[in-house]
Amino acid sequence: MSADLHDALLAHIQEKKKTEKQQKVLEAAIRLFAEKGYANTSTAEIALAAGVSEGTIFKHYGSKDRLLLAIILPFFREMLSRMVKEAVRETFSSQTTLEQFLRGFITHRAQYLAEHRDIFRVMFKELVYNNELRDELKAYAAEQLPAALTPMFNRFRLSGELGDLPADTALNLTAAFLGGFFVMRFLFTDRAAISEEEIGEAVRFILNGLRNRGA
Amino acid sequence: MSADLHDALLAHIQEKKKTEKQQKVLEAAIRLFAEKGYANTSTAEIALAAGVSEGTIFKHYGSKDRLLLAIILPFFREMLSRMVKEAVRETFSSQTTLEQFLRGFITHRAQYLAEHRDIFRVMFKELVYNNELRDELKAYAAEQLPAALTPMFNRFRLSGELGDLPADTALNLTAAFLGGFFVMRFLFTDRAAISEEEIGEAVRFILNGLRNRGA
Amino acid sequence: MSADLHDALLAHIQEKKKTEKQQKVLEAAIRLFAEKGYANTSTAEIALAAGVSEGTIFKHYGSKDRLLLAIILPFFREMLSRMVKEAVRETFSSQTTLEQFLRGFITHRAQYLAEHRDIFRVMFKELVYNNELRDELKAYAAEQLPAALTPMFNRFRLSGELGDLPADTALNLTAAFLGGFFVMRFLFTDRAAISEEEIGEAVRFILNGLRNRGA
Amino acid sequence: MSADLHDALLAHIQEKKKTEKQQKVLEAAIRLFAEKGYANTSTAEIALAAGVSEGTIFKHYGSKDRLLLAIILPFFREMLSRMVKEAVRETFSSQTTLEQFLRGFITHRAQYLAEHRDIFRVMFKELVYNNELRDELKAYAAEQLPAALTPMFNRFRLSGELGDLPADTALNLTAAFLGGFFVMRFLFTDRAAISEEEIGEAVRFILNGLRNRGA
DNA sequence: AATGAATGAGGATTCATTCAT
DNA sequence: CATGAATGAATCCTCATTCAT
Repeated sequence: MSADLHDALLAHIQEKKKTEKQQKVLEAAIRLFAEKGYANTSTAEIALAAGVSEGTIFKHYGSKDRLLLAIILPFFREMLSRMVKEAVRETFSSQTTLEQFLRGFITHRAQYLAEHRDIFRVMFKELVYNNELRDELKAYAAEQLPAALTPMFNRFRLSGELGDLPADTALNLTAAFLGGFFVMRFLFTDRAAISEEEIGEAVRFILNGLRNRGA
Repeated sequence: MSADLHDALLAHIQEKKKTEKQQKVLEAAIRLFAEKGYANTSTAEIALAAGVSEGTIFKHYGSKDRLLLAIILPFFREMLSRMVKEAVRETFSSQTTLEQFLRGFITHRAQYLAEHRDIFRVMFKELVYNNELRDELKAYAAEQLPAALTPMFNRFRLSGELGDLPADTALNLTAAFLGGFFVMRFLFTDRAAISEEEIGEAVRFILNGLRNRGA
Repeated sequence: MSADLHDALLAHIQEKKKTEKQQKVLEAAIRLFAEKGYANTSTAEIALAAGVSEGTIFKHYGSKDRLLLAIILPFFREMLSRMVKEAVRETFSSQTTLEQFLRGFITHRAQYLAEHRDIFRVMFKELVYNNELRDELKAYAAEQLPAALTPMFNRFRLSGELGDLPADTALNLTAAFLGGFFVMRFLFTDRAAISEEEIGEAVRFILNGLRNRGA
Repeated sequence: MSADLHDALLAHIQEKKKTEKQQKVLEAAIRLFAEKGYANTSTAEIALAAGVSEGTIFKHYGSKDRLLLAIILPFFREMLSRMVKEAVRETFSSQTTLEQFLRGFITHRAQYLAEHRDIFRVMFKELVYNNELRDELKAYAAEQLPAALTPMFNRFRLSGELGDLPADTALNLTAAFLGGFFVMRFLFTDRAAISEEEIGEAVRFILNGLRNRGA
């Protein structure tokens, strides 16, 4: 899983049109990996579930490993890309409050994860299981996010909405909470969606948590 | 993994004195499972790392499965048991504030997890990967915790420290945060311990998050 | 060996065209099982003798168990089917005497068993060793045979050739003798065929044994 | 199983007083071997069933193989020895008819086998499964029996009770029938005993079968 | 592009046997 | 005598991968 991974991550690539069979393979793999995990799913099972011969899988994806990456990477890149775009937009639109931003941010994440619940499961399971994948994705995120998040945080700091917390402490606390929040809902339980009310609770929890320091 | 698991959970057992080799097996398995995950660790590797023949593993633990349970279950039971005891003590000691309780609670968890970081990793990885184990442990927790937590929450509600949040909403928010907090530190990064300062931040984040509703 | 077995017996099946390698596997397994018994033959040995990888065996037969059944069941079904056909034909062809029938019956069995001596050995060895297989095959035989044998016996009874013995006593005595006769020749010794003279002796032994009761 | 066997057979031996534990081992092994066969029974199972440690089995019997022989050989020798004695007695007591001898012979065999049904099963199963054991026991029998049987058969030939059959043909036919008869009853079905009536049927079947040749 | 037969390395597990206590 | 922990070779089986068709 190693040389591949780094190259594949950087190759903001191809998306060459998939044949119908390739698509079936992808869907079957996502479903099975989500349910039982990568290590407990055999390529034979995937082929069967996809209605395809085992050879076909390897013809298109080369190895089981690269099939996993073909599932996770586009999803991960897309997710990060959207977050970056939102942060950048936020940085330059001075009308919105932190609360509005947070509500939008969580709502969009919730929608995206709800739509791709199985891929999220696959990704998280492997993030937990596979150190190499984790490090690689962490590095990729560390490369993409700060440039977008720092200016945004600065804006909120200046507007006084962040209290006196250092930006990375605030980020860590928020990330810890949101990570737990989404994993609890989409992985440990089987939620189809997250209600506005729940999102409201989460937003208030974070806002209050970050504010009023020392009080 | 199924019939075993339920029985094993309920059998608050034996801890029959282990031989030295058994102990070595356990240690090696914990280390390897923590690093590479249960599914990616072969019994041959464990035997090699433990300086033991493969047969010895099966002589004592019967199967790879039961070896995993022998690692996870005592840890999980002990963790829950300590939490229950703390909650019960808290319920009846009316001097402590919610803040004091939280600080104590997080500190103790942090210590316990730091001491058993590898077992925690093994457990969390398998909790994420193995649906059956997850359901079984969830059920066990659902059976042990509420009786201890509800009275404690009621006390804090009465003392006004909880704000107007329903108890289970408060619990969910706190659990989501603390889950993310500990996983981030002990699984996704390799922290030896958590500083008092960090704990202070976490406590304030939770307290403020739960309080000041609607404000 | 259990759920399989029942289903497999009833499935008067497929005989999907075997590849050459599958056929080799079957032949090697028959030879080795016949010689050393199922339990004393490893799949590695079979693979070696068949000039095939071990994986191939499992690809096609799923388990060592099912390989055994793939050998025994078609043979057993065919044997029974032929016996039933002979008995039915006999019932409606009123020209033949019991002696003629017996001579034909024994001759045909002898030919069939001589042609498939090794499979017969495999089957008998496992019939003796494996209680479950024995019971299943006994039940299958008990289901197939009586409908064909009873009318035939009635015809011989009416023609006075059976003496005054109850049909099932006659059947048991004959079966005990023929069982011993064939096992002695094809299993305990290594006969290539049974001569007409021997068959003549056997026929006379049975006929006289059944007749002249009380005399 | 090879060098052992021949020596052990000839060593009409020891019968050194068994300790209680040895006896337990023997009983457990007989029961388990009879039920599941030698190859499918582990020494661990035997030890468990006998309430003995695995080491004890090997202390006394040296190997699993020799434990099997310790079960089969005394039984086989005793069985043969009794048959020889009966034949010798018969040869010199001129009052008895062939019918009386046969009835006595079958009755005594039936009693002995009924008393030691499990050992008979063990022996027959292994006789069928294990070529080496079979050959060795066949050779032993071929060495013991003829000297006793031939004179007896001569007596019956002279008294005209055997018809005109050659002695070994008569012996083969009788042996085939009796083998089938006992195996059917004590191995393929689970008879506790054989009734006098059944024995009567068998005796008549054999007598008539052997007599009236050419009729 | 697709198939599926074939592979062989590796995996969990079993088991007869040994030996220190 | 008896124990039972320990062994390691052997066993059945799985699986990602290859390749001829």
